[in-house]
Amino acid sequence: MNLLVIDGNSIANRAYYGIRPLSNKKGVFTHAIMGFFNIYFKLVKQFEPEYIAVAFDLRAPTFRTAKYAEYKAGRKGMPEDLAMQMPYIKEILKLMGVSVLEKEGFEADDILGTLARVSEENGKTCVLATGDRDSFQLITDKVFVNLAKTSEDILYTPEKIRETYGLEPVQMIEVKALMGDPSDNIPGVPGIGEKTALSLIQKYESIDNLYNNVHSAKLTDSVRKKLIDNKDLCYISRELGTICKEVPISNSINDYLISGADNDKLSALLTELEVFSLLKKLDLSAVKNTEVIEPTLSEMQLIPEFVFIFEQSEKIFFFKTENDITELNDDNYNEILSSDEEKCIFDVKSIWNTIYNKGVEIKNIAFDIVLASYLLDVNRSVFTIEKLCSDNGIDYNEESAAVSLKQLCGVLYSKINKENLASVLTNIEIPLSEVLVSMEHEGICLNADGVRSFGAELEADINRLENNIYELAECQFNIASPKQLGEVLFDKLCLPYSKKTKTGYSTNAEVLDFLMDKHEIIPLISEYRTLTKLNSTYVSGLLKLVASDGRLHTTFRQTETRTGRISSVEPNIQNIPVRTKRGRIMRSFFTAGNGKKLVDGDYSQIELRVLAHISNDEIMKNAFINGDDIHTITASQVLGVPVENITAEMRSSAKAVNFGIVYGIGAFSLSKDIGVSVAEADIYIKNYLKKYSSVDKYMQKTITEAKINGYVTTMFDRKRYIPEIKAVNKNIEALGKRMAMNTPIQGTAADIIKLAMIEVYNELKKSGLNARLILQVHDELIVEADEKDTLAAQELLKRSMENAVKLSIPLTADVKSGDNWFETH
DNA sequence: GCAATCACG
DNA sequence: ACGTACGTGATTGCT
Repeated sequence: MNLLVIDGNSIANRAYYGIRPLSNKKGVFTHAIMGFFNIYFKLVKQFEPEYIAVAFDLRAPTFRTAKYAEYKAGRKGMPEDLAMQMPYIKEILKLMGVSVLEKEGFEADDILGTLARVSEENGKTCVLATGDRDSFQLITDKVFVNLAKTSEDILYTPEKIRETYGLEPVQMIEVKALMGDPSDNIPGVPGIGEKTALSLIQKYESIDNLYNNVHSAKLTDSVRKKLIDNKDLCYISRELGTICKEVPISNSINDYLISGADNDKLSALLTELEVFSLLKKLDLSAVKNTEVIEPTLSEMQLIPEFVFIFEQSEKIFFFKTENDITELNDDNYNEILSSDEEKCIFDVKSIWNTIYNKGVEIKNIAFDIVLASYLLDVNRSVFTIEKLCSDNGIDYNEESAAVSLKQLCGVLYSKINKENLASVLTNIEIPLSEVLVSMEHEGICLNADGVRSFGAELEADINRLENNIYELAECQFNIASPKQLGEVLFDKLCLPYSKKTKTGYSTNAEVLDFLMDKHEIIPLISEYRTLTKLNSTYVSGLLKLVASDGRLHTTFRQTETRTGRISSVEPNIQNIPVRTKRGRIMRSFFTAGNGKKLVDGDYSQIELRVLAHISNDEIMKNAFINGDDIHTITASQVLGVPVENITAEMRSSAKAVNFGIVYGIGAFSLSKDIGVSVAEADIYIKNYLKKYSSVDKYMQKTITEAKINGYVTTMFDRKRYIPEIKAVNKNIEALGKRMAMNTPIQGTAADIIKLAMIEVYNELKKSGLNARLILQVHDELIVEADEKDTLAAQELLKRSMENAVKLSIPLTADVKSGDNWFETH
């Protein structure tokens, strides 16, 4: 047999009821998982298929519900302990490299129908494995149904159907139209059951023919009346009972080859579930020591012999034993901090800061309580010792703070190791802390005079705009107040309002854009917003923060974001304008110091490259390997137009789709973004996921993993818990899914640039060049270098960024130098 | 202190 | 039927 398609829900259901309940030590039920795979392997052995797909129902409503609201109404959900096992079944299949198919709006049966058609079109034979009879209508000379029964299975062929029902398989649709299906709440013709339905179709072939002859046919009066009275119900029932064969899934049979099994993860999962018979069937061995032990205080003895260092009111203290605490001074800083002893620090970044000017190095930083707490839960926002102790079950009081610190370290140390976070802590966050502090101290030069005169120009324009706006509005009001502005636009000028916020009319850029041609006041307001934003946030905001050395010294926050990025405050140098012409001028005031140049390296498409790498999508990878323009290639793939015929507009839409995919796209938002209908946007997305089918697979796999584990990870094992994904509220669950899809991508990119920063910092130090890393803007690094060292710094930066990690595709950085940040773009 | 808005990747 | 892309920070108005 060529293709085996399994109705996942139906088979899991059979398995669940066929085996007595089993569970692992943790109480996770496993009997449906076990039973499902017993059936799976039996089917594989029996039919020896080349291609395999497993289809599942989603809980979401289907196109049938839209036609007939009562469809499946009143049906009970699957039992809780079965529902719990479904994600594991899907995950195991995916890890085995088997295609798992589920499609919103469709049922598993529709996927079966679609694949049956695909198989037939390819001249292949196909077995549909299911536990119910609905798919009999799909049977042909090349499509068979293997019906799972409690004792033994029966293979239904066209002959078998004729023999059993005296009908052609496709006529089963007609039978169902008459008799209905109580389990799906398909009404049929009330009062007509299986017997009558079968005999009627045997005689009249179809309900069309039956109704054409309903008055002349030889029927009992009661049956005739039932038929005539319920003709509509009968036809609706036929529609509901007809399996759709056009589900938007891949029509290319080769996508259903088994490929890319992840045996390591598979062993780990199956070991955790304790389904050892399955491990054996897959010829895998159990992974040792997955038993989870909650760390206890008694484990503290197991941590290495740390020296503890913490800070209080800008004074640094250290201790080995809790009753021997010393305050560091200029005489012993060096001796203590650069000793070879392993150190556990409370907030290493702040310690680096405090000692920055003392020319002291901190050696052998083995652990940081704050960074560890962040990595253990990136959703945490408070990192005080009090809160950390109380969250980790440790008593805290000020007199014995050192005891608590040591206990805290013990508990966190075991957790970090257990949760596989030691590497990201040791190799990324701890070394990065030093780099960030150095960058903060270096700062960047701001041309304050330039900014001031730019501000004066802005103010003049703002004044003019204000007056024009008052004139057109025929009243004076605070344009910066959305409330007053809303009243003027929508109550006074009676412009059509499209959106409302909780507090009143919405007046944001999108709304203004929509109103742009409807009143001449709108473009003025729009420009007013742009200019006041520039003036208050950037001109006045930045001038307030220039230090006595004429430079801006931002603070980088290392424990702020959920994805692993760093953030920047006071000032935020990661959101300096660049997208508009006038805004971009701000960047010309960020300058290199006297006799120096700025060297700016920018990763090209880092997030899409990360996606290509982690999804292992050959088509996307090839685009990067060939050095193609990814947006053009995407346009060509999605629209089915040769590369040479791609217009700027097509490329720009494809770019939006690429971005959208990284964020876990929805058709609605994409349509808004690129100005096409929702239906059209939906087609773009569907085509995209069809062409980049491994991306689709990867996204689905990430979501199931997030559902099972409760978290997602990056390439370097950074972890983010996503409780939202288990929410009952559909919108919150959808948000959880998007976060699950986006975080590994954004987070891996963050890991990569952090590694690059560490590399650039160390290489610059070694090189002896007069050049320093000063800024990071997520995918961009800026070095300030002596003019004579510019070229060397440029080469060093490019090399370090491009070789920070090795991916299955090249990582490229564009490097430019100039006198200011405007010139480097 | 929150809501609305808008700047960035 | 309903809401609608990920991650940030700063400013302003207003309760």
